[in-house]
Amino acid sequence: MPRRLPDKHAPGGFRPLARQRHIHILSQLAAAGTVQVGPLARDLGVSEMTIRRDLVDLEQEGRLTRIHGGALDTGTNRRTVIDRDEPLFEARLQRQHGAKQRIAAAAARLAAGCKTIALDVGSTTLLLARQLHGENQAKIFTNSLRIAADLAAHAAEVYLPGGRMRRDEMSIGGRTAVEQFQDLWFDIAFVGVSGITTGGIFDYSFEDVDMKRVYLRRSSIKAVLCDASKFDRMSLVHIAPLSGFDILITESPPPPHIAKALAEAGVRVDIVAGAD
Amino acid sequence: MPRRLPDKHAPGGFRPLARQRHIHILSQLAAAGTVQVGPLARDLGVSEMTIRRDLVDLEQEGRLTRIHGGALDTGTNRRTVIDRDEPLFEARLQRQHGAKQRIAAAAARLAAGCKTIALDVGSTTLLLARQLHGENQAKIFTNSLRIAADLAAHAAEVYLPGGRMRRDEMSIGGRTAVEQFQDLWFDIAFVGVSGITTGGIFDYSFEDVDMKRVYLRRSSIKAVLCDASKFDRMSLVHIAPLSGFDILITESPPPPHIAKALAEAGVRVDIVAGAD
DNA sequence: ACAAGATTTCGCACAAATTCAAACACGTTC
DNA sequence: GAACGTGTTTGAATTTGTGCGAAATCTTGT
Repeated sequence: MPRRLPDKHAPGGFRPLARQRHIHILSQLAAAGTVQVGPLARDLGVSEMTIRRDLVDLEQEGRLTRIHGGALDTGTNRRTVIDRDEPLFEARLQRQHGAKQRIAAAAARLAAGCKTIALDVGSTTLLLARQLHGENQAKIFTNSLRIAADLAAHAAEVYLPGGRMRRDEMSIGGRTAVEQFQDLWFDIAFVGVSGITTGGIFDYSFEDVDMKRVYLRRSSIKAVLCDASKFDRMSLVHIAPLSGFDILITESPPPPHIAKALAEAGVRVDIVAGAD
Repeated sequence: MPRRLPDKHAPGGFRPLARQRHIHILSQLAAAGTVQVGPLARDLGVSEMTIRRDLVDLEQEGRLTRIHGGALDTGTNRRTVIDRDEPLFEARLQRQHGAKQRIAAAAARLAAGCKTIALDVGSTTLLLARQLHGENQAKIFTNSLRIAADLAAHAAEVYLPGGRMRRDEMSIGGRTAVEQFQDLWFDIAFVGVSGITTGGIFDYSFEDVDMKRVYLRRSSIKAVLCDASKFDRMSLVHIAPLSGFDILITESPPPPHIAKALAEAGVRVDIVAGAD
């Protein structure tokens, strides 16, 4: 039989040991996210069957996920397969990212020193949560699993209500959840909206509105986070009139008629200057 | 065979003995991370058998890890590419991964068709959750945020209790949480443990035990997931006696005295055959 | 959109090659 | 001569490669 292997008994060139192959595979995986059986076999100078056996081993160790033709990084797997809706959410996180980041930063300054903080579901509030990593003596209440998971690694005390989880937003809603939070009292609450008009604030999510109302009803400072794209936009559900909250944090001045209505309702408007 | 050693067997001096070879092996190891028997034998001018004996010695001293064909630096073994945000949890997920995976698969078969499923906190139960992605008409109850997040993208209805989140495990515990689940009734509950003896099952986490007890009290089928490393290990908190659950799913037969106690307690033992 | 065929990939089974470890032989040192 | 380290032989264990049928994926045609 003809030898297809590159000269393996060359003095300097060692043929790959099982463990060396494993390391090579994992590093390729870390670099590219995926590997294929064919190229790996060529790179390492062994047969495809051997590569397959390596992949089986590594999968059993949980280091990768095998697929037809190769394997995926477990991390990549998590991004692509498990979080099917993540692109959606990530996209929303990217949209107006600069503005949201500045709004979140301003909100974090407002929350400094507060002992009990309520955080609504949403991309802006998630950014806010990340700014709160330092506030390790505050109790933070949220119905967003994303926010809770993000805060978990840090010093804050996090509390969640119980109930059914919404798939797309990874939030907890429903009667039970509302009941659990409506007896509490927060120093400050941050609520996201999907629209604001002279008539009040709106959201497109039916399920989350009840919780937003609780946040606004049960806190000393009621802050609404809202980038400029939300002005004059109505949405599915009316959350509250403009008099239902105290502070609006946004990144550019609202149109005159809304500014006037806000002033009449006694709402303080914080505008964070935009650099870009 | 011609002697390739530089003749150091001069009468007064010491010979190139084990000690020198060991040093050479270790320095090679430090440089490359791995060594192979053949090249070492050639470099040092000794037989492969001698190298093997050296490697055995060095392994006994804990300086390296022997593998087929050579040896690995003890550090290289571990120092691969994974380190994500949760070293602790990820590490636990890796440990005994094959066994846990098989246990999870068996558990998933057991849960097939159940309408209400309770999942405890833990790495094995997380793997089980991933196997339940198909069960989209089941309601799944869990106090683990990790499990909830993992199931979010898929078809299941997921319910969480409310309460304070534990940072390390990302689980929800406390009186409130327990109260919310203790009025429910589950078709089947899966509980993880950190130890099992003739006296019952144990866990090291003070906070999660109450919830485990609720799961076991409030379900028709009470299943305990347990890899073989847990046998005869006691832990901080006693969860329940052996009579407190119905099925033990494990990957290798328990030692005789535990098997006897399990039989007397009426516990069915499911052993999932190990392939590796 | 669905089904049939073509192509690739998979994984089992067995053979070949490599590696391991035990047992014994040899040489050196004390 | 006993103790020790090393080399060699030999049979077992491990690993790897190849052939081939089965399964999965892709392509094509209607």
